Amino acid sequence: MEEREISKAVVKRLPRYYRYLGNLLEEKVERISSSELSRLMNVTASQIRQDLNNFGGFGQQGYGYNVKHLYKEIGKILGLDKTYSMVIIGAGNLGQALANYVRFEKRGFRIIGIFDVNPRLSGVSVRRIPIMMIDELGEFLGNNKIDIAALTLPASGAEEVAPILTDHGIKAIWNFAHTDLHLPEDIVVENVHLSESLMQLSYKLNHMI
Amino acid sequence: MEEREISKAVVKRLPRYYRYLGNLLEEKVERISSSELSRLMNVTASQIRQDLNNFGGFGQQGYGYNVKHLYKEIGKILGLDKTYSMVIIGAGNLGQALANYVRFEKRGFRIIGIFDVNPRLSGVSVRRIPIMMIDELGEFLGNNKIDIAALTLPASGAEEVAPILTDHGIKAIWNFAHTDLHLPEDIVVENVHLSESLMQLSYKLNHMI
DNA sequence: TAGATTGTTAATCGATTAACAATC
DNA sequence: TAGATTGTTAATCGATTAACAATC
Repeated sequence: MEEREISKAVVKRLPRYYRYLGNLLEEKVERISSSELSRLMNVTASQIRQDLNNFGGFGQQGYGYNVKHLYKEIGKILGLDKTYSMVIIGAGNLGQALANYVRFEKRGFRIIGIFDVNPRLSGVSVRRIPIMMIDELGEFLGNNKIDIAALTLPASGAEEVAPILTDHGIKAIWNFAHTDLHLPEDIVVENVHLSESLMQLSYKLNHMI
Repeated sequence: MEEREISKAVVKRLPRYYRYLGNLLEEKVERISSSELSRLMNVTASQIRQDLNNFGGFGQQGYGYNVKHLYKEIGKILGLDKTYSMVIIGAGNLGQALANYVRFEKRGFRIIGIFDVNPRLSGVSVRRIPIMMIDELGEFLGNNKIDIAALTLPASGAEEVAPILTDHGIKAIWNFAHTDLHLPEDIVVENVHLSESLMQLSYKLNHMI
């Protein structure tokens, strides 16, 4: 899809640009130069220009960048112009927190099912999204085209459920389980390891980075 | 505390080493070489040795690394040999999910208070941890030595509460709010931006990294 | 001792920053 | 046009990998 390979570091920065541009847009700022944005975001102007130029020339010499246009373009690059259907596997606190998070919905990530092993949750729903049992997952995925699965269950469960997901055409996994899933080449994963994040904070606290 | 400055990239990898070593320990593995570990973790053996040597020689030529010893040492480096007291600001789904997450407790992160603005939550408690009102926060922090605050509330609230926290001696902030907090130099922050994480996944899905 | 594997230096690779010509 | 600011090339910096002598 892309010509050259974009580095991971750049991709990681894109959502942050997107957030700042969204804020500027709300403040009705029309144009911004790389150096203004660099002061705002605490990065170098050079980096901003380099990053953006990976995707083509969004700016204009002598003028800078049009905020609205750049916001939209980065949105497109991130795939936020599309909608995705999503399931959450694991209806614990974290799974329910994600299900309740309306902002995702607004960005086009539609949660259409939650799954758990706990029979007491069967039939319960969160924001009208039904909680189903994991043994119904295969059938559900057969009947509904799902793009993304969020895994908010213990590591062992995540390992078990992963092949079911990939066998039924899921292409992206948002993994909150404390494990590195072993998946086919063509499946993309984004890990969110909260305990590892907390350990990094603890490290910083002790070493005062 | 440390002699040389450890790079961010290294610190980010430490918790992952810690996790793998913990797993090996459970499997009663006694020793491991950098090359075995490298195969397991999908990194180079060279990187493992380089990373560990930032903190001193934990291995032994011809033998490798003692799993238990290395696990403990990395734990110490991460500051997991200490205990921390923690408050959660924002008793929404995410805040409650963190409060309910017992594993943090086991690692020495003791949650002793949750705060919210919603008066209906006043007096309620989560796992015996009381939910208090944000206007009681200053007083509470005066009476209790708190090390870490987790911010699980909207961006605007996070910006407002940050100075209260830092004025009362909090040194570390685990920030889930969608904003880059502006904090004094000596305060450490670890950001968890879930929506940015989801956007990265969306990028990958569209560009098939 | 011989074999294995670390600790560490040197080489390579990639990412960030600086500089400036192109151009709006 | 003159001034501002991009797009892009070159220079620098940092992180990863390779190699190997030290040593258990």
